[in-house]
Amino acid sequence: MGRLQSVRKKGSWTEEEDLLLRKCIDKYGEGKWRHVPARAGLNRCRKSCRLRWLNYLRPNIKRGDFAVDEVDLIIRLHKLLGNRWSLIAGRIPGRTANDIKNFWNSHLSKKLNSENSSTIPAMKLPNSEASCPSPGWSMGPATDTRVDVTLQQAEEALTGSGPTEQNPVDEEENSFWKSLLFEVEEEAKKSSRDGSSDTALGEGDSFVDLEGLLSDGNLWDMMGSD
DNA sequence: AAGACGGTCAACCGCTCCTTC
DNA sequence: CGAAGGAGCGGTTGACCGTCT
Repeated sequence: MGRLQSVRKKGSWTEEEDLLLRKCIDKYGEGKWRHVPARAGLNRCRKSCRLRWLNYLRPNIKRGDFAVDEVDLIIRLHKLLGNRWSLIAGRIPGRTANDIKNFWNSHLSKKLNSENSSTIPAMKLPNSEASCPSPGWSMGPATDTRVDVTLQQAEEALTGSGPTEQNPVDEEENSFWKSLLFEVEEEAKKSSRDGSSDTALGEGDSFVDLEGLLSDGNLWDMMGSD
């Protein structure tokens, strides 16, 4: 049914295609991905164009190895957010969700998995399905790091009322986590207002041991790094 | 030297969420 | 308010490359 005409190119991008896409974005700006293939003169689907731009062509993309502090951040953020790569990427300048996901899958998940069983205490799962109402969270792996800490409790931990003296967190880092928590909480509030959402972290939802996260100085021990 | 194997990474696919009408 | 279309996300796949046997 005229299928041949609409067949889209797949596979690796050529330099020429990159150039066309870049020119198009320069001219029309990001967004409206539906129009991008036609505007750029590319025989690619909008998803492919978007992905290529976001992951490789966008300015300020960092390539190459992850720095020590980036890895540290990724581990902590993953502990906090789970597999929400786009949120994690949003906190790490120059890195894309795809990059981080790949890095996690190929480097960190294995290391952490092998170390977790011996060094990380078993995480406490919510008491019932009711305390974890959103399928979005159940999407996470069986090793999901959710525990019984509410957002409010998490905030207490962040504001210093929690027992974090074991490994105090400095001001700068603290404010980083605060702002992150704020974003997550805003999202949760918005979702709970709507009544239901896959990714809702409703009040009372339990998902992460923030105290542990903040005081976790053993990440690199865990990683077995040197 | 060559084949097997494992790791990495770019890209695709399918699903869900969001926005518009 | 519901339906349809668009946009974004995470999981998965497959090709490529380096290392091992």
